[in-house]
Amino acid sequence: MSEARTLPDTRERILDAAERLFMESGYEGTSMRTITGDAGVNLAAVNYHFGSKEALLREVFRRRLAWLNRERLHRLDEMEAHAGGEPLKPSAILSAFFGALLHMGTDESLGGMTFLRLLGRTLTEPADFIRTCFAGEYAEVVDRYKRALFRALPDVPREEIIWRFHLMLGAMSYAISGTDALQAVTDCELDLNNDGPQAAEHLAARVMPFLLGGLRAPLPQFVTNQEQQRKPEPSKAA
Amino acid sequence: MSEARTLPDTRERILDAAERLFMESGYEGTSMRTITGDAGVNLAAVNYHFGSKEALLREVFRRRLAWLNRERLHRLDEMEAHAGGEPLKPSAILSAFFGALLHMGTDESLGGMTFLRLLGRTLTEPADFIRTCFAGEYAEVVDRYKRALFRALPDVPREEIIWRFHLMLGAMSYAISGTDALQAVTDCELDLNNDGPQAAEHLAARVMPFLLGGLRAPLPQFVTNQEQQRKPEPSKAA
DNA sequence: GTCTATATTCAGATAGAC
DNA sequence: GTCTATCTGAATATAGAC
Repeated sequence: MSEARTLPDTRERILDAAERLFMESGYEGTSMRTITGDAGVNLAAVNYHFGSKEALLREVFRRRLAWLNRERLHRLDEMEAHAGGEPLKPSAILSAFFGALLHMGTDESLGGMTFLRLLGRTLTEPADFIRTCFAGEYAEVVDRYKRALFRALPDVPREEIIWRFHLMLGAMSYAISGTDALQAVTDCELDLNNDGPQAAEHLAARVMPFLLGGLRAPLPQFVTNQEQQRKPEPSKAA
Repeated sequence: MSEARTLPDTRERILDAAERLFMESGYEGTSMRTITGDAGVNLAAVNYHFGSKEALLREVFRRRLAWLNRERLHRLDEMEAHAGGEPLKPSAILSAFFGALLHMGTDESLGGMTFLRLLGRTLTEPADFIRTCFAGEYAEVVDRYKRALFRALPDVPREEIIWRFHLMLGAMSYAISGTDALQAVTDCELDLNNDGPQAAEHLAARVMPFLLGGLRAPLPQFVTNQEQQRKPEPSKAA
């Protein structure tokens, strides 16, 4: 108790400030002066603790993704242990993969909505090193979930499953990025921009059914047929 | 014929170079020196022709979005004229909205895949002015398509339709952005990164069924019930 | 570990000759 | 319209005192 209050140390204050500022303004749009000013530390501290701005960005992600991917593997292990060799349900696979992600939004110690939004913006980040420097962190997780989906959907071509995995990632990325591209013309207020722990739960209720619907959609070559089976109305013009 | 070859004028060469470079490196990551160097024009030409870097970005988008949104309105007008007051089919609405977008990828004079990728990266762009400065250009189109979807899906709450509109935009944005987030762990090569006119057609075949499946997915509160109706197997653990 | 001061490079923008 | 030359500010990074 030699110190009355225990401030987070310099290193973590820098990481917290960088996480928030990278989310708000992007990597190129955030200067190290802004980061250190916001964190209340000296400008030179970034290079002392991390070596460079690029290394700082890597650490911002690494400290969150380590937990996320461990959690994802853990959830998949649990499910497969209980399934006793049977294929998992697609909905359960998605719940584990995206549920672990959305859980981060409810827990400030895991980054909360701030990190979730930052992550949502990285998928389409122009700078290559930002998208690719975590390939190693993701490799095992994606491979395991990919194979779980292959087993869950044995009649769907594997290439199609990969595509839909991509598309689910894209939809989820946009959802957690918190931007509202239709804001100007949307009457009803969406809770996209809400903060707080319940934001992630709202997101799950909205997004998960959409993803599952997309994953299970009829295959390209059968779209027209099944379309007409569901609505057997006489063919209209074009 | 006083000039043997007719090079594009300075203004358009700047726009073409900026379009490509903004796509590759982002707005903050692209300097005006790089743009003018790439276009083979003088550095001062950007400020002479456009006034500022920000105004240049606006013009890069404006010249493409003008066509896109006119085309989208035209397609909707045609469909509604042929429907004779009846609601349109959801699949037709999506085909018009996203088909107009994907058509740009097949036509170099409309920007081709370069503009499509640039556009795919703007939805989650950190800089506010990039996402918001076209709200006016989009307003009418989004309002018209939104109302068409409301009529096409009268039993779905309007807020849910807006949400799924967002999610479709997110999935499509990622698809046209051309990034392959799963590249490191994907065995099969996707044609995400292919250029050329046929890339957009591949995209349509892959993405449209997914979007339609998501749009028509069971509503959140009914997910569990319909889930069990489709697969009436005895309840497993959890 | 933290600070001041500074080196070095590069950014967007502009004045003024042609 | 196009060019050279330059202004002004800000960026990352580091050297060296404390």
